[in-house]
Amino acid sequence: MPELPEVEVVRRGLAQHVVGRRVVAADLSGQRVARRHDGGPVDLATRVRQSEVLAADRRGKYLWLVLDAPDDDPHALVMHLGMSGQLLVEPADAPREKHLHATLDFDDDGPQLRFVDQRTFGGLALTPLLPDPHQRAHHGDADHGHGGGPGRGHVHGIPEPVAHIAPDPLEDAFDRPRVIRTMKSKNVAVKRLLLDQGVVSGIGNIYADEALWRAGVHGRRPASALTRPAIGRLLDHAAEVMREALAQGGTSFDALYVNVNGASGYFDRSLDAYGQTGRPCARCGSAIRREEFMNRSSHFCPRCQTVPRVRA
DNA sequence: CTATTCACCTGGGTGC
DNA sequence: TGCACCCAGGTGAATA
Repeated sequence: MPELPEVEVVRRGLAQHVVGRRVVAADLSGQRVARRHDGGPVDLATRVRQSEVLAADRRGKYLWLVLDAPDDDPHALVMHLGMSGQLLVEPADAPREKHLHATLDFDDDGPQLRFVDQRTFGGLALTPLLPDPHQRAHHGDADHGHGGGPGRGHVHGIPEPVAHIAPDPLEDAFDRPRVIRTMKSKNVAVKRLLLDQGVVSGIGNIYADEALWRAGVHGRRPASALTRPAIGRLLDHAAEVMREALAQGGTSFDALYVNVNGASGYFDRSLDAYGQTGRPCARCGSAIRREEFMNRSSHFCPRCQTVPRVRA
């Protein structure tokens, strides 16, 4: 369940159903689900036992549980959903999903946490927490409430594998002027930069297309050819469309994208560009077009988003 | 260095 | 019903 709103929906589910509980057992099947974990699945399963879940945190599309191990500093159980990962909170005797790759059991005999992933691009890793390289001096209140929701900061730090990921537009650490400067300096298609998690995180193919449509900018436009205010507006549209999607529980076209209780969001009804090929543009009525871009699809209105003459 | 492409997977939909 | 082919919310390792 990929982009920021969908991942945040999952994070909230974990905050509600998993934070505060103690792990008694982990079960990882196969090598692949823990391929990003240094010690492999056995080491991961061993080391999470007896840990208490202190928080569920997120940056962009990366999600992690802060685990307080008995004789160690807190570590992060990083969970990336890839293209098709799901985290489900279910009774231990619920039928096993076909692509179930990991389970966590807790000492309260409550429901277990399951990681299900059809395409196996996602995975789990237990890693140290580092100081946030993007932490900014925060203004005003000392609210350090954990949970890591938007605007609360990452009080436990950032997992090692997330250190290279830029802040997303819904967190305090997001440095709008800096992102605008970075984008303006690149002679690269602006959609490529929206999708570059090292520039701004959380945006994927759906919300990039939606933000570009709202801004009236074609994704193939070189970022350097846009004015700074235009780049700023584009980023604002990205933040806004993701906030709106979050309020609807995220976007899902099928049962692959669900919250921890298995329910789908319904922002797909509000999409103006993504997946709308051939349908009339909500602003001008022109047929939405689809074109190939970076080995995937881009959807845009040929009238509202004029195509640059020169390829970027 | 930076910029692009490609491999990693399974399954659903479509057209012959 | 079968089968080949295209498509899918992502990432980072391998290339140019």
